[in-house]
Amino acid sequence: MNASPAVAELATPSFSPLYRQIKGLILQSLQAGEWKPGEPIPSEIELASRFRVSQGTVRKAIDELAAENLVVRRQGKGTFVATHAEQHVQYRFLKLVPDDADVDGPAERTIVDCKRQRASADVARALGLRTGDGVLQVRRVLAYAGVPTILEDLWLPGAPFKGLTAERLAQWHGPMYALFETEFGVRMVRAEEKIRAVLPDAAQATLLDVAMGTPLLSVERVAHTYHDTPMELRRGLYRTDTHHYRNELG
Amino acid sequence: MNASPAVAELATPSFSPLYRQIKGLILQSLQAGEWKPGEPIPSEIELASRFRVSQGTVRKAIDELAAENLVVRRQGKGTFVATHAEQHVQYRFLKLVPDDADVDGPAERTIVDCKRQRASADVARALGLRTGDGVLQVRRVLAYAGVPTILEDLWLPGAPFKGLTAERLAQWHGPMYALFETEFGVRMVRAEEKIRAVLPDAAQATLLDVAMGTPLLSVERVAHTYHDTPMELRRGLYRTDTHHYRNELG
DNA sequence: GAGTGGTCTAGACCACACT
DNA sequence: GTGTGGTCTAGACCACTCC
Repeated sequence: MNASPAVAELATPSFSPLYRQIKGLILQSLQAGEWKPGEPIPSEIELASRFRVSQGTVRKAIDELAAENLVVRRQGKGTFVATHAEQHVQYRFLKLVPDDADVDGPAERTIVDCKRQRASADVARALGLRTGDGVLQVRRVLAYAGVPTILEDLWLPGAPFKGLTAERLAQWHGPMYALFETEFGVRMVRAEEKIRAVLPDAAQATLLDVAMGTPLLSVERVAHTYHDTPMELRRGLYRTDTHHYRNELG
Repeated sequence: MNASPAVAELATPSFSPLYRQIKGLILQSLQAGEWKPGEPIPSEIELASRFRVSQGTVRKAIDELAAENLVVRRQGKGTFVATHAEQHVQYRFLKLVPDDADVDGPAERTIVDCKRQRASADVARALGLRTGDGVLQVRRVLAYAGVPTILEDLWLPGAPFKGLTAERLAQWHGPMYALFETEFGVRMVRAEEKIRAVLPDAAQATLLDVAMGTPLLSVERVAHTYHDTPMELRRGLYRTDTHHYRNELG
């Protein structure tokens, strides 16, 4: 070895290997927006010299970031900040797929409601806020081939999404998470869902154009940005007569 | 380099890196049962000398196998063949969890039915068999704290599971997939599920002790052994009044 | 050709578990 | 202490992309 690493051993409390500390530093830059979604991050060689470690150590750090879908490698071109936009998989977090593999085309979206209000206890808890804090609530319907299939209610913390309106949502074409990235600098990175079978109430049945006794999938999702910070609560009702929720178990 | 690798370049049709070929060889040994579930595989150094490659190349091969849960690393001890038994997570493929985090204890299992019959068209297609081939069908109920919560119908190809009887199932304590491993040498490695919301028929409602109009989760699972060979079709009905299906999205 | 990520090697050393 | 997996390095070369 010739030079001492620029990274202090105390960068993380208990012991963690060097490549994890490097990963943490890269993560900080991602979170700080040093490189925007879709843009390339510096090459491995450049990062190695910046952090005074070997290329192999940087590689291992980026390996983990790539495994977590925070970054995308492209041989011969570089490593890019992952994005919900221009990602050949539209709707990265939506696991509802049509029963028949034929092309279903893009969803037709309708904003039913969009208003600012105070967080109820359960919404506040899910978002890490206090009851009564300002939140933005949106209700929308997604239809495929003219058939309303998904009814979603979603809650966003008011502060980070200041300025988001029904008009802005209606104008936007593309995944909602892509709008959040480009307009508000909020990148959804991870989510967890709780799934149940339920019956709709009258309003829900009307919006989805089904009879009251029709069983529906209830999908409650909490989406997180960097550092596991919850940034969205979404309660979806899915019709499963023409679609199904697809999951892979490793 | 001093010696030419023992692995032929033509081991796989198109190009694939050396570590992938090594991975394939280790996979073959796993499939052939050269090392049993729960047992250690040879050390990285030993595998490296066996295959005439560097330890780093073996490491990368094992890295991928570990990422796919085919193998488990334990520092200082060795690398072990993954198993559904004695795995602190009982029921690795079951994603239904109680709403309250309190201990729910082990499930009480009841075999309702177990018979050999001929595969229907859809069962045959899911298992890669021909319609009319012999299959084993099992129906069972899982109850938690006395509440019947899961009703499962499962179909197994007749040939690999020759000798499996209702008595054998009833005697067995532990995950069903652990029984398949130890008694029939069939390791379930991967699975995919299609989830819907449905209403039960009369028989199903009775077995789950719910009213006819109660919405239930329908979970259709196809479980695969090595090389993506389907070995089980399982249709589950889950009550979601006290439990929910939990999923993580990366 | 130049630059990027991807592979492979060889060697040194660390962290952990058993004996 | 010995053996295991885990980390880190340095250098060589390959595969891919763009100019």
